[in-house]
Amino acid sequence: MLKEETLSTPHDCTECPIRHRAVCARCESDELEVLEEIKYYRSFQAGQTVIWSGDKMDFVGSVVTGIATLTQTMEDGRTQMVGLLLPSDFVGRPGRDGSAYDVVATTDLVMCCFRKKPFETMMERTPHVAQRLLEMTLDELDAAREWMLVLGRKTAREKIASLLSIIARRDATLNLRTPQGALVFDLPLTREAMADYLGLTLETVSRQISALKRDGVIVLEGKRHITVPDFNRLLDEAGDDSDGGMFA
Amino acid sequence: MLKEETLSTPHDCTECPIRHRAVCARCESDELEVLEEIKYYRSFQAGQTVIWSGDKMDFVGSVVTGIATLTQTMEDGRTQMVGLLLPSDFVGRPGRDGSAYDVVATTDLVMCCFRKKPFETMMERTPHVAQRLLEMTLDELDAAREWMLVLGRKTAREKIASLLSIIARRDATLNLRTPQGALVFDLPLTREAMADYLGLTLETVSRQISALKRDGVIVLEGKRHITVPDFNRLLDEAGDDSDGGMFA
DNA sequence: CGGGGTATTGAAAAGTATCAACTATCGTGG
DNA sequence: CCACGATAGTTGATACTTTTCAATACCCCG
Repeated sequence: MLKEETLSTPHDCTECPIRHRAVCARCESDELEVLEEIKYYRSFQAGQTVIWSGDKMDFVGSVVTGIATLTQTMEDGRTQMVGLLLPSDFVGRPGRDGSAYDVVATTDLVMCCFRKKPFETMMERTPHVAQRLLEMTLDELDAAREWMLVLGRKTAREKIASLLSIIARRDATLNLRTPQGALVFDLPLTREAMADYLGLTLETVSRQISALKRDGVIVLEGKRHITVPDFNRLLDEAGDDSDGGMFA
Repeated sequence: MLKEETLSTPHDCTECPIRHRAVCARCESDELEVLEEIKYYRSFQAGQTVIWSGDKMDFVGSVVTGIATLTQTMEDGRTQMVGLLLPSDFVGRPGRDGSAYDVVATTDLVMCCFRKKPFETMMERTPHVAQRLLEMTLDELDAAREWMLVLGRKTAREKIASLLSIIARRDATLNLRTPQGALVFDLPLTREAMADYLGLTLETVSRQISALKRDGVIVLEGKRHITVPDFNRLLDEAGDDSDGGMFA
């Protein structure tokens, strides 16, 4: 049985792996002290639901490690992913009580949570948190709009290529590049989760991945391990301007 | 020939029709004075482009009257609308030089613009503007995510019904309701613009509007004037939970 | 009255979903 | 250790929705 577990060993903010990218990125050490007071960690196992849409949320927080998804579901069960939460991403909305979305851990997940009320008062008093949150929210809005183009106008093949290039790009900023410049990474999502992200069925996702493999755009080992021999080729398939800038 | 025109008669903020909803909503009168110094009005005719994607933007601003669209275009011409800008909505991103999207006036448009540099310094100094902008950005993010569900998972008929209900709801907050509780409004968008919003072709938009008309969900007079006899019926067709709350 | 943009409608083609069978993989318990 | 079952993924055949291409209708304005 899946069970949530509250960590008994809180980390020190100064050693936090997402310190420089999360909502607390701009905080001075005295501000961090305030945050330390109202923060606590929570761990979730892969597959566990962090929050149900409509539930009361008494916290906001950051993803520390692992991946979570934000999804909306219609009455008849159709679901659409509306956000992919990676380490340092923020969860929750100050000034609102309930969650508008389901939040689900797709891998094992650790979150750094702040009690909502004190976090909100802190936002009013210190500009650094609010400034950073605005910046992050604007970035998310851009990402959401980029995704609207994918959902509204791209073909199934382009959608898959777009998703792969996003994941590849993210992983490339950290590590994982072969001598020849090929990219290697693991898919953090099931076929069904990919389908929910892309507005497709899981069968279509599977078919298009097979097609990209057949055409040599990607190389598959197992179901999740992917090698991209030529990143520009992938960008081409995604229908994007083929200058990622990454290799410029 | 379409030509932009700078109004020579600036309005007073205290008489501004969007005063209480725009980015300046929370400003005190002394803060408004600062804004007055850096603001100017610009007018655009229907069809005119306000900003091209990639262009340098030396201002940010608010829509005062009229409607504008935010669109992305792929190399081969496929375009997706990613935002519909109504009076009080904010245009531009502090901290970024270029525009990521095309902004086009779909009706005659008046914008209240702030020179970007001074606006940014003001944001650092006075929290009221930044707070309000955060709130507005979070709302836009929610709207974008709602739209991702529409784009990714709804049928053509549901998409049209969704768009109509959004427009109807907006107009209903202002005015325009017959004695029987029916809603009446004018479409501010062409069929093509609706298609770009919904990720459809204009032909499909036309067909589905005809179908909704045939089925009595809407009544059409001319091409743009719409009557919705039963709003809950429309919400049903949109696939939304049929409690708009509006008539509760 | 004519012309250009806007909208509607039809027929055929293409893309994706649906339904269904089958395969692969992994952990569990006999 | 192997069989079993459960979960995840693949592939095929067919049906359905939406697009595409094309022709026609509408309407405002000069």
